Amino acid sequence: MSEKVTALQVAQRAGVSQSAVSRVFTPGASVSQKMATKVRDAAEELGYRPNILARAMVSGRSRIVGFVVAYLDNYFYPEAIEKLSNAMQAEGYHVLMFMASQTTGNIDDVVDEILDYQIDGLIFASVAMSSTIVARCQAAGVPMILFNRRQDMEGVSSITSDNFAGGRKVGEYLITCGHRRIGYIAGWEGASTQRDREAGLMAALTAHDIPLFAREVGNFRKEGAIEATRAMFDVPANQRPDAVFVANDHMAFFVLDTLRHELGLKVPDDVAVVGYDDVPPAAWPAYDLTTVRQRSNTMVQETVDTFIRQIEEPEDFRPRQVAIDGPLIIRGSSHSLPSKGKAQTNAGI
Amino acid sequence: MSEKVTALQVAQRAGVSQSAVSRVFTPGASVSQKMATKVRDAAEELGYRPNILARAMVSGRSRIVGFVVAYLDNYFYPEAIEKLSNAMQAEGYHVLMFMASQTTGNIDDVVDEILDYQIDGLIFASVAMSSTIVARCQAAGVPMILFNRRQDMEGVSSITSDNFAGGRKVGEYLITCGHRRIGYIAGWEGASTQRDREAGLMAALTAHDIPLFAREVGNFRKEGAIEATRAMFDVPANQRPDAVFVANDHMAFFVLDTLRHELGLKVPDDVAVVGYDDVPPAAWPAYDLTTVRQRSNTMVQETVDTFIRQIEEPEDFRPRQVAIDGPLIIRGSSHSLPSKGKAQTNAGI
DNA sequence: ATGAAAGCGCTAACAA
DNA sequence: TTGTTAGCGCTTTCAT
Repeated sequence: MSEKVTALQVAQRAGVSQSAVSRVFTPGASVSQKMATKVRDAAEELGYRPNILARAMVSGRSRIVGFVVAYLDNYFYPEAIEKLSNAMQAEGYHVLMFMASQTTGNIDDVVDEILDYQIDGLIFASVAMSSTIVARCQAAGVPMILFNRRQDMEGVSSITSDNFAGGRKVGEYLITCGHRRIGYIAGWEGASTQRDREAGLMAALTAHDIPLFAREVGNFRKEGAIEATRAMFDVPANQRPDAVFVANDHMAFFVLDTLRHELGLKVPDDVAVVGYDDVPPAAWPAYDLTTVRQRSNTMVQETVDTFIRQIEEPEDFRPRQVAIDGPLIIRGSSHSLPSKGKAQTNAGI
Repeated sequence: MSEKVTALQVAQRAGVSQSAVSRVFTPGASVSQKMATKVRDAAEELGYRPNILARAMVSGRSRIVGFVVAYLDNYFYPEAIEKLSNAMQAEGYHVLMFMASQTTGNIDDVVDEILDYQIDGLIFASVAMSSTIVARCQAAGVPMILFNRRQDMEGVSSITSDNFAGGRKVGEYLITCGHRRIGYIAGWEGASTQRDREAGLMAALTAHDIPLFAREVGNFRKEGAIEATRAMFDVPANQRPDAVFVANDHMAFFVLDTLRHELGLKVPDDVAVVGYDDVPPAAWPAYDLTTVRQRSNTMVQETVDTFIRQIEEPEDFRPRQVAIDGPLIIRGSSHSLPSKGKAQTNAGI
């Protein structure tokens, strides 16, 4: 009933000192069994719970981690947030969310706001870092982790899928299927995911002496994807790619829709489509999209591990760059392997 | 560079008292122009920013609001979270996220954890409240708001779309289109959204003396939706509904996929499908789903308003039950109005 | 308008 | 093992 129950009140009721109460609620402190029960009983009766903020002030650890995220319309992130939040909760931390979306002007300002909360760590999901941010966080002694982005900066860890390997897998696969006119629809070129995926694709093509047949930029956005598709496919049939790798699933859905419903092309017979991420709708029958899976469970686990390690042993911690391999999931938007007699429609270079 | 810059250090550098620094950073405090610039300069040079946690301790306001959410696989929520987070940031608050998903056992425990952070308010998105929770929050003096759920409980505000009106609109619309064999696939029956939408549909049917032709429960889940669809449509053609209202879009996508790809039915010619929410994929050509729009912008704005009002004037605040009207968005999964010559395929009761 | 002093609820030495 | 004593960084009377 009372507005706020303090440790002092519990102490008085139990007839002990306030520090005794503190110790009982501090895992691994030295308290006798008797003391523990006495205090816990009193706490129970009063409905006492420790004030995390007060604890944070004196201990220097708030058990809050900041999470900065930009594109919630890419359905990879809701899933990631959910898993990350759960994993953090399991470790006794909680996630303070910060949107760095279009409306919010400057990310640097957002970071300043976050740091005001004395957070224990900061996770950036698909957000570009500036050296200002890094400097600020380092000055504040706050560990930084890039989630689903890689950036070569001093002292910053990053967790991604192995985008280069993934891109190469797609390239090898399309080539094995018999495709020789392969197009690529790029994401935002400032993103490492985009660059690495494209580099992987190019590595595969180069290894087989096949040139990239067409390229457009979709910037990871709906409108960008639609326009890129028109630019690439609204041309005479003999100038069209027979396969297209789209830098992520979110764009690939709009590519598929535009190909089928606007341009009247058949997938995969006229053109095979491959995405990247394996977000849930990729498995929905309406899309049935071949794609490279990002293992979000593993990525989240590595993120949490990295964070915890850095918190527990700040001294001998070295920033890590983790790239997690993910499988190619072959579905109906492309031909199945082995590729005997596939992709003839537009084949024959 | 220094680990932590305090108000005291700024005060010393500016040659003023610590309280002066505090006042300069407190909007609406009385400080001379001269003092303000002097302090701000010193703060700037030192890179000082007020510690929100310390402020929270003494002021009793943390400027953190808790957000408890369960189903992130329903794409209504990512959007809502993004907007809510942005709106709260604009008001100087930040969102501490708590997943109450399958893995997390008890919601009551989650709420206890949240309260430990001395949050200023608690928003529940599609989470069932218990009287225990309400009691705890009230004891702690924490305002509660139900987002997208309605529940008759003392002292709890709720913000929803007008689900009853929405359900009725769907009913009226389907009847006007000429449908007389209308089925309903229900969500989780513990949810007010489910109950209200169904009640609205029934009100429309009853007004026209049309019985509900079929009913299954999908529990707002993928598997539930698929099984409900089979149960309702994997029967002789003359026992099939000619239209089905699905309690939300998330399920409707699986209903559509199952109808088309598994059962080989044509939408809307064999059966019209209507959903609820108007999440982004509903507008994607592959689904093109007729649905009732939930105005998430308005819902978020009402949520923030309600929260702010209760914070600022706790005395004369009365919990509000807000239901926001949303339009029926007619797309290709159903027939367009006026209904001349539509729905003949299975029509004629 | 400004400064001094008290204290928010807790943890962390230090004694006992 | 337990109690005593200082603060953590800030806001807030109360004087001036």
